[in-house]
Amino acid sequence: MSIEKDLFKLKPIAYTTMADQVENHLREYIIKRSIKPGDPIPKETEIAQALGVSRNVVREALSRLRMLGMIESRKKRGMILTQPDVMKGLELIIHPTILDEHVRKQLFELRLVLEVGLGDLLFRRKTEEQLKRLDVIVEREQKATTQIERIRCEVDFHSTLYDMAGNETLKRFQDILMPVFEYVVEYESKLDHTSVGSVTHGDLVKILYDNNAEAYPNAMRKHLMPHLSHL
Amino acid sequence: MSIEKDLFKLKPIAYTTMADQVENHLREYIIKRSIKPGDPIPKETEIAQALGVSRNVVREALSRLRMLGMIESRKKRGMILTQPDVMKGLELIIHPTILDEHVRKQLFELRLVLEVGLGDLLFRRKTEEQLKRLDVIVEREQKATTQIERIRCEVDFHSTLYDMAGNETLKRFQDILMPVFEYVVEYESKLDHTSVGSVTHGDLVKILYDNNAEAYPNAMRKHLMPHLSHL
DNA sequence: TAGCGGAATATGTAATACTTAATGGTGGAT
DNA sequence: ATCCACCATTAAGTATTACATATTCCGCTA
Repeated sequence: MSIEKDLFKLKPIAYTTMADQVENHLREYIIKRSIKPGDPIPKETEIAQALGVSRNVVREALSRLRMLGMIESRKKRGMILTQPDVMKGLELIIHPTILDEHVRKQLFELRLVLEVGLGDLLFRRKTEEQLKRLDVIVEREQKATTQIERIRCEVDFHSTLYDMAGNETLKRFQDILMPVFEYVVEYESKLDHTSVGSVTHGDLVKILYDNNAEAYPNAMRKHLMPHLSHL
Repeated sequence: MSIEKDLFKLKPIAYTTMADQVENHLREYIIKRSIKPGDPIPKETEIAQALGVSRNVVREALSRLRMLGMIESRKKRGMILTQPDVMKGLELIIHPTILDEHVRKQLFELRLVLEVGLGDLLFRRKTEEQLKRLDVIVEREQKATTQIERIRCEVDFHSTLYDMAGNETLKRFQDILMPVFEYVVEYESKLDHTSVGSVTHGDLVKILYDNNAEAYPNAMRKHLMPHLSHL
């Protein structure tokens, strides 16, 4: 008796609603028919009738896909499949205050990993104009008098690096995660925010100018060492 | 007249529905009241009445949040906030066949960046048991006779690295993106899949055994060079 | 022929009723 | 007095209907 109760205790969590099932059906439908962005999908009423559920349920499922940018709908034209923004889902969930400490730290680690590995994209895609932008930021940083200004330069510098990598998806990833990072940095900055690692932003820029792809990863590692040593 | 038409031509795209607005209201509500996982949120009918919309609309909004794992609902207990899986949103969107070539390549670049930068997490968290797992894979790879077996070893090796990094979010990220990678690899493998870079898996394992954190990034860069040179 | 206007269509919103499941309390039996 | 069974209540899930809104198409008129 108590064994049975144990067995079924966690069952209700996996309970799926009609809307869940319709959502899955629609995903399958899209994939199996290899429907492409721009192609129309069936009308709400048609779907409802085909699956034997109320239009209401169908609308819940469609509403979800619409939120993710997978479909768009116009009043009479019906609905069409759209090329979704792959990072849209992340954007919808990530908000610093609802993420617990543990996850925030993991995302921050992710950032460190990205920046160390960013080199090869940078060396292949950097432009003169972007290098000069970095120069300006470094100069601004040296003249900075307030802590706030220095932090702003820090953010600008690393954001510019992501720009230079020439990968829109990566850039978007970074933009979404940024607020979380600031949250973590604030927490860490009590210790050693001014004393960034022994490698300065200026050193990094020089390496970029010199096309020294070998030197980049370890230079960035040293630059981020204050953070890395906290792992 | 035609100027006016021009001005409003793109307006309808940004058109927001009631469900969109309710969704945003709920997000705000959660954030402003700093509601934590486990805390209850108002009943559907209460929300509908408070915002002056039909319960139908409210349900669409709630359905979205539920899909993202932000809330859970039971028949009578009402709904509670839950700690969402940050990568859930990604998982829902990412399917190789609906992503266009351009985005797939960007995601593959992201993978290369991650693996090069992974070193510091590995050196801080690797265990003896995991290193031995790598040994086994390398050995299996050397004995492999078929191309399929070699590819399987390749995947296992790199997956194990993500395991060793000890970052659940990063691991999940990798697991979600894997199918996309396979898609890209298939496309690239016509050229030089067998001839992975001059640095072998065995070399990488040795570096891990030696605790040589300085050598790791550039070793991985060389290992991935066949892919990197395609950028 | 141009443009005006109405019919048709498909999504968006509202309202109502019913189903289902979980909770809580009441009352009866031992 | 305790325990169990049953019913009432509550809130989410589903269904149905009706209407609003916007867009397309077509035909009519000037």
